[in-house]
Amino acid sequence: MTKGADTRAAVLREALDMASVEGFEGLSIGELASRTGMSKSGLFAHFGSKEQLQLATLEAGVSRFTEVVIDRALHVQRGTERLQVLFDNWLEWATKLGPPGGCVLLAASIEWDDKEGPVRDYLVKSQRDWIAFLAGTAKKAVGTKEFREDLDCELFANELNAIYLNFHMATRLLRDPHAEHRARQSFARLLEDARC
Amino acid sequence: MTKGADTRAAVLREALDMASVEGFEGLSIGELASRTGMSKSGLFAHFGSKEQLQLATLEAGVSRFTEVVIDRALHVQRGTERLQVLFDNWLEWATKLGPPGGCVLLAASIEWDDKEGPVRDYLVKSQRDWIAFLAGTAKKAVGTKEFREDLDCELFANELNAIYLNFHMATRLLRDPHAEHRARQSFARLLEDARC
DNA sequence: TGTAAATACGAACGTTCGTGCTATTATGTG
DNA sequence: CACATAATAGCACGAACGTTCGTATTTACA
Repeated sequence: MTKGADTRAAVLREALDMASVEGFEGLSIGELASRTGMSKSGLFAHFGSKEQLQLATLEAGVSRFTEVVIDRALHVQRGTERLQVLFDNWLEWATKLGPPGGCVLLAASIEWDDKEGPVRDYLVKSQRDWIAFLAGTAKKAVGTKEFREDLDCELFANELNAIYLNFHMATRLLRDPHAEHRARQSFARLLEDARC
Repeated sequence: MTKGADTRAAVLREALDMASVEGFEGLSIGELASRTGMSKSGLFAHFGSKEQLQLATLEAGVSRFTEVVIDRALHVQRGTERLQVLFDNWLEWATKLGPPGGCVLLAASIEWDDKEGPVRDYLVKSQRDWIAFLAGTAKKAVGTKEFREDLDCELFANELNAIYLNFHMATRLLRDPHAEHRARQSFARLLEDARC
């Protein structure tokens, strides 16, 4: 049966947009049903519980993040060049190519940092994987002698994440017109420090 | 006339703890009433609307942030030394000395980056002030020749904020035992770059 | 101490919340 | 075409939501 999967996907597309603006707790089933033109119970049957809906929505977010940020960077060679493309994609994800309300991964991170459950578990795993992926990419640049031998790749990945988080806050909350420029300056400084 | 202010303060103390865990939208009046041993309507009368309660709670958060992070740093001389104390206090705010659920300013920043209203306005002003205060402190260090003449103090302040945001995520969501150590490494690197 | 104002309470409002059931419609397969 | 099953709708539920209102109680000041 492909019909169920189709509507499920359509619901999740809408759920992702909604969660990015209203948060995952504000992701209400009634509102989501009316936005997708479905009945509350019909929509509900696809997920079985609100928590499962939240989990599926987060999974959809991670999947789209992977498409937008990672997949579009795999065509360039590993190392510095790929890091640059990853960073560019990441910034675009937060402003243009991602859900309208900003980074859902970030929203989920704040909402679940004090709550237990499967959603949190999945989220933690996703974020760890992403940081590890960044660290691994840095490691590749060490291998090609682009980065210095003694670079702490874990630290590098965390500092890259730090730049992103500040960019998200500066551009979305503060609406600072210099946010992107400063993020790129920080990134350049980070690269330079890793090189010499 | 002091009775009302007392209970209001007591309610806000509890509201701050609750908001740090449940978020500002999850800050429900009924639950807050039962936690403080009051009636829903009695508590409600102090604020007039949920939005005003959220605003008052956020103001209480900013006030406590100022006490914990800023006031405890004003006794040391301006410049690098004060920056170090500010940073130490800031990390402690996120883990020990602040509300139990983590930084309420950060939680509010995510919740309101797509919603308009007085709460958002106040939040944006608070965050801008804080970043400006950090930039100003860096400027002082430039004045005392501790930092180099051509330092971009705005960028410095943003990178400091970046380190904090990543630390918050690493320690609270990921529960990374190395989070603090890495945050201090990043901070040291930031200081060194500003010095030479 | 008397009195007006401040403060708190209890009950109820209409809505929305998530979640069950049961029936009906749509779909893919033999 | 018939049949089995998946998919959706309808309806109802108890609970919680923010908010209002009228009333009782407590407080502060003359």
